[in-house]
Amino acid sequence: MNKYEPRKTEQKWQKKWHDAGLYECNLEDKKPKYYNLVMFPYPSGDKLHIGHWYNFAPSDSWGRYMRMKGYNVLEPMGYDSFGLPAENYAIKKGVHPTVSIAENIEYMRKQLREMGPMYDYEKEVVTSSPEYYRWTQWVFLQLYKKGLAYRKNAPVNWCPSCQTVLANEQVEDGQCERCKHEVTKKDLTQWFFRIRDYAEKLLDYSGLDWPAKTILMQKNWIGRSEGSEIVFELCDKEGAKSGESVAVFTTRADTLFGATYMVLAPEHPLVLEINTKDQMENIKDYIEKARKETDIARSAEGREKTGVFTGTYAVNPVNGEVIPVWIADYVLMHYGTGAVMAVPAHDERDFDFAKKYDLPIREVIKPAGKAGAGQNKIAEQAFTDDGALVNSKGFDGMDSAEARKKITAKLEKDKKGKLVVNYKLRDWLVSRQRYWGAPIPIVYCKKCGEVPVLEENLPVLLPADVDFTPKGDGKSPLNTCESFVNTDCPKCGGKAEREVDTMDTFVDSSWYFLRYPSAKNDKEAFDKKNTKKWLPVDMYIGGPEHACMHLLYARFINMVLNDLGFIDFKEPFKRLIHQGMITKDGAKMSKTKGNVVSPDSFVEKYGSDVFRMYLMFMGPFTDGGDWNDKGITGIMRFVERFYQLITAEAAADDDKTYESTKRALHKAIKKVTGDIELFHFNTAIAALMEFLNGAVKTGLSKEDKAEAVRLIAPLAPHLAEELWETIGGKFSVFDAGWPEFEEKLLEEDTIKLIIQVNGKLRGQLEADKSESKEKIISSAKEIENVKRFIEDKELIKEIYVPGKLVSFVVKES
RNA sequence: GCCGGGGUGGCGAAAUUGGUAGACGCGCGGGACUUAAAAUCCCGUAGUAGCAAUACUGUGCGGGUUCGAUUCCCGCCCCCGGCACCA
Repeated sequence: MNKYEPRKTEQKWQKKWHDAGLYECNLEDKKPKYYNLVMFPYPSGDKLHIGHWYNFAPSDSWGRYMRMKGYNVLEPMGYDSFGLPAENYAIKKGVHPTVSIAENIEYMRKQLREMGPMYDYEKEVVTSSPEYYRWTQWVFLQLYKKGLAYRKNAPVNWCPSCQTVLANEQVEDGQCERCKHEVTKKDLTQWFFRIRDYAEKLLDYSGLDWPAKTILMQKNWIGRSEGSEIVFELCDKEGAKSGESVAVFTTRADTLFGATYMVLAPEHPLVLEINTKDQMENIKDYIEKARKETDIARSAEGREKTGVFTGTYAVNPVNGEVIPVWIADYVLMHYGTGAVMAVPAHDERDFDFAKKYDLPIREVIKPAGKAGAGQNKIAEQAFTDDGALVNSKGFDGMDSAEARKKITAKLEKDKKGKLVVNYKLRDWLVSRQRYWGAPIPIVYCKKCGEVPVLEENLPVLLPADVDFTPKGDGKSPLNTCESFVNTDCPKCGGKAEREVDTMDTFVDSSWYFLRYPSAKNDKEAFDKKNTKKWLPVDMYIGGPEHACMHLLYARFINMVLNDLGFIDFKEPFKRLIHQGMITKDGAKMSKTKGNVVSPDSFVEKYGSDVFRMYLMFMGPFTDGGDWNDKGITGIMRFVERFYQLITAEAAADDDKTYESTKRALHKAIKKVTGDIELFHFNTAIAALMEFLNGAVKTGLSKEDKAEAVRLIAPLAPHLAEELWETIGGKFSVFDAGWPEFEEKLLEEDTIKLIIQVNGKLRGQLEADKSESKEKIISSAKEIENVKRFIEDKELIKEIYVPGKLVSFVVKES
């Protein structure tokens, strides 16, 4: 009896697979295509942790299953290698990102090889390589040409002490993570993509097999709301108009008569122009304070409202009433118009504010159907539901929904209002004042202004010899590299300077799935033929944390490229599945917490198959769970026992005692197939264990061994390949097809029924399949234990569910 | 606060449309093999009572619908994830 040697066997097959090029996908193959994709990793110093394996292994099992089902499977892998951690590592340790990233990728490739996935390494992409980011820059230019990339001022997190721009994740509780100095904001001119223009299109999810949860999260993120834009003219206390006006956005035009003041965001462009002299100092102070506040602090829950009066007033367009104009930071510049009409009686935030600054509260909506109710409560609490209008001349008694339309229609006649659709979604800020990213392919010419780099001159190479330590002026480190900055204008040939910001890494990852089938093509970003055949992605697997950012950006870029005619499909990912998160002692694994668990030692000890299967056996793929290695022994035993079963002498399958084993095998084929289809790998493995427990008693026939080996192949690829060879199969088991079950073998002659009395289990009955209802009921009554509970009692009802149960209902005496 | 997902043995978990709760695995207890241990194999394993047959209790808590509820409905508690002053 030979013992299974996982390490040796796995290395043997990894080499054979590689030497034979087994997993190199021939894109031209006639078989139906299947594009199986998993979100690519970031090659940071953490290497691959068990979270990656938890994600990658089932994805690979799925790809292997589809291959065995007869598909030509493309299963590529790549590295999302631009980004902040590599740059920070460089600043700290003095190792150039090019070097550290190359080392990390090399190490991760080794880890991946040991996992034994069927990745096609020939089609790898590395986003920080010029061969890749050349096309990222090309994508930028396509958006630019279409008017979908533009520049505007936007604040960045700014540490006045380090004199540097900070990413959100470098800000902790409003402080710089490095020096703990208070973080403020600084306005910089930055590049944006007009994702808002696609808000409506992005809300269409038809034809997508995505988790409902993800769609819901994206919808909430896009945040479509229908409302009205209403114009208020500004004036002084007596109502004399200044000629200026402010538009507000509201979803509650029905409450317009209840507007008792108006509020502007501190960043509103009119703020410094409209205030009266006596208020100037107060206002400047307040704006200064608001600028220092981070978004996080400004939006903290339960925060006391603050604000200042501008000294200016506005005219309510519906009734001519003169109301004061305030400034407060609870109004956000980037939502709506950056100004609101305040209706304290019917909005909680306005209510809190009005209470604090003693502003009038006027009720204009009453709960429908209860005239007068809530009259005296409005001083205590805002009523925010829809209802019937009061104190609204000309609209009294109307319900809220109708009033919103009628009031807006009236305003529209006077050109003081209109119906608008508003979105929470903001345009995508793609500028980063960082070194380690793809340079934005734009130059600035004194004569011609902003000029895009010519496509034939791509890539704009990221210079290697740059001092990327923080400089102090808030500009990208590239600004210090003269040979990079100084260039010629593509239009007039005169002197020009390059854009020194680099692109957000989400741009890199927003189109990488398009690149894999064309990875070898250096003439086009994605060639027509391969793209037409291989995209969209059939299955995309990755973490739910990407629901609102990466997945939305990828859909947006895909739609833009579709509109531009480069690709002929709207949606990039047909089917999407999220894996659950693996925690350690309940906490998210992270390098800073020091609780990252490496897969390497487990692979060394138990082998990849065991480790992979253990991760899959832990629980449902979409659930994740807390990591512990307690149960891994069980999988190790299972693998060994499975090996022994197949390598043992074959059983004679005409033997009568073998019948139940054959039946169990086909039951297992059915169950495993169904479970894999649903990504229920845990129960698929359980079904295999159950089958094994029975099969060891009789052994397996020669032909059934082949079935069993193929059945386990997607879950334990090395083991299966080894056993396939042992039993004389032709290389490779992954080209041997997927086993099919015979329905006939699963049919049973007898049925097992349970017998209940008043819903409680009292007995069991085995009957012939063709037995009549009457016969079954009468024999059920004869069961001793059933008799005990129905004897001498009034039988009210007999329930018979064919093939399942007999239930007697008796009256308790 | 809002949105989403959960709460089942000592542990990870399982349970088509309401129909034997706890499959499978870990751990634990007992036994076999062994000079011994490891490994392996066999038996047992929700709780309570009982030699047993069996009975009662049991899927976060309290109600309801039903012959029958882990599953459906109402109210509550707790945990996890996402978003958060969105006008």
